[in-house]
Amino acid sequence: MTQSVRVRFAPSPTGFFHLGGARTALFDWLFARHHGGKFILRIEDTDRGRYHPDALPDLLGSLRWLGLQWDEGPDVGGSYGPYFQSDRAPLYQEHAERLIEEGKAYRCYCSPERLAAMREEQRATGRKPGYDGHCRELSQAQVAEYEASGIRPVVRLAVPKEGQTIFEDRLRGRIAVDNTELDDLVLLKSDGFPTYHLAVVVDDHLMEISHVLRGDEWLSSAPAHVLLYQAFGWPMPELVHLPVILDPSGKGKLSKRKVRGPGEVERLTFIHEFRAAGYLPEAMVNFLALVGWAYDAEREYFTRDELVQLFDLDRVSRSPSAFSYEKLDHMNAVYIRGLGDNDLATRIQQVLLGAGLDADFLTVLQFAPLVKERMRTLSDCIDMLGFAFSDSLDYEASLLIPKKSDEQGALAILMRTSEAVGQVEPFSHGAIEDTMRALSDSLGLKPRDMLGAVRVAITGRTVSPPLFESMEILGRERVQARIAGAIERLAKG
RNA sequence: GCCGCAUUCGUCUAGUGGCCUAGGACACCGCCCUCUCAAGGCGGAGAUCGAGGGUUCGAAUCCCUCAUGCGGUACCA
Repeated sequence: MTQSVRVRFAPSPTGFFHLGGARTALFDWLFARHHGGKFILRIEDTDRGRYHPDALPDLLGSLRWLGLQWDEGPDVGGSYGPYFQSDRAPLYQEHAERLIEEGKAYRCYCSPERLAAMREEQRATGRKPGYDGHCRELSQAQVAEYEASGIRPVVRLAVPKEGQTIFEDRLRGRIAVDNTELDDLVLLKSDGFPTYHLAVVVDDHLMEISHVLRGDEWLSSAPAHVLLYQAFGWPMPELVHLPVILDPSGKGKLSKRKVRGPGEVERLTFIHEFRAAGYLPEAMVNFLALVGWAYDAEREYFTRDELVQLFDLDRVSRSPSAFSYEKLDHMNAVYIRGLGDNDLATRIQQVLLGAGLDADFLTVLQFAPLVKERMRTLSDCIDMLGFAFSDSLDYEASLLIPKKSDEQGALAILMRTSEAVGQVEPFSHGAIEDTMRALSDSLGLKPRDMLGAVRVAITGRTVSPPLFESMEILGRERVQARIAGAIERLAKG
């Protein structure tokens, strides 16, 4: 029988969608697309305590932004629904009930307090912590007594006390764990909701999931899941535990939000933050694909289609990898440089407008090629082009004075520039450049020294897009006005 | 503590017994180009392949031990 590939991404809506989730979702998506299978989105909202109302919209928006469209799940439906676990509660209860009837699970009436005390004692006496089986073999009378007292029980899996649980991980090979290391884990909580373990197994089976790709942090609980599959008599999906993403230092897991000491930069971790910071989704996808996967020794730039075509579990790494923000920045810059002027201008205009700048498309389009190779993220354009959309520049008068010169020198430069600007014909960057160079010559200055002053006068900054082109785009009048403003500032200053 | 997983330049990685005196990329340094900043070009530094034992004519690649890191050890996912 040819089994079709069905993979699912199953986040829980407890917080914003972050890097780790995005990488897992991307691998799920790539794997599904590569094999012509289905990519399913399932929401694991069984923890009512940690539920976060903003999480779902954030997740869906981020997935769409990255271009990871799901074939089944929220908004799109599908024939294996519902896709929210909270809507599937009866299913889990039925299945738990079935295991109880078959003697493979049992009700447990222990209070959280008793369990905590038990664990504390086990730790204190150096034994391994785990449920002691107190309720595993209760008599009829004891059960009746507990039931009468109104305690709402949980359901636990009766883990075999002997033997080993053996399974195969696609990346790590055969893994064997002694059953004595496994706990009688809770399947159904006292509120009637399933734990992750029950829900994931029931749903993956019912949804006919063929491959389970998930973070390495789940590897430890995989044996328990295997036991559950065995208890139900179901075939195992293929298990693939992906390496975790580490902090850039290479030490420690990349936390969703790490509070750092003074002087240390707080890192972006949520996908919506990357979006807001001006990263291109295509760059994010390319970069994320490389976190835990590599094609060969040389190549690291891939289009989405190439990724789909080339992605292969055999080339997924087993060891955790640090997330390099510097390399992401570099890749993002490369992607920006690869954008057409029109495309770039469209994206930049949105950023500029979002920053409250009155940016018209035509001007933005003219500036696009000038800033293209200077930007690392789209939001860099706010700093770079702010001067073009506001006539009130803010800078220190002292910046107008070239090194090895003085106020008089600066004044001379500005006056002569003003004259020259008034006469250049046409007002094009080529002509402007010619006259400005001639001017620096006649002033006995090096172009770099003189142009520094003019740059500040025109842009309010010591660093800017190419000067002559910028002047051309601004136009003669605005340039004149700015030079006049600079002269005035110098006189006051 | 116990269990599991991992371990190649600072970082991401290539490498599956000889092609490796270990290749590429980011970051870093120098030079060139240059109106600033970038981009680009050229060059450089940077890894005794975690350590120690084996196996083999030959090991980053296979085996064992140790160390370190990470993960798990919840009525969280």
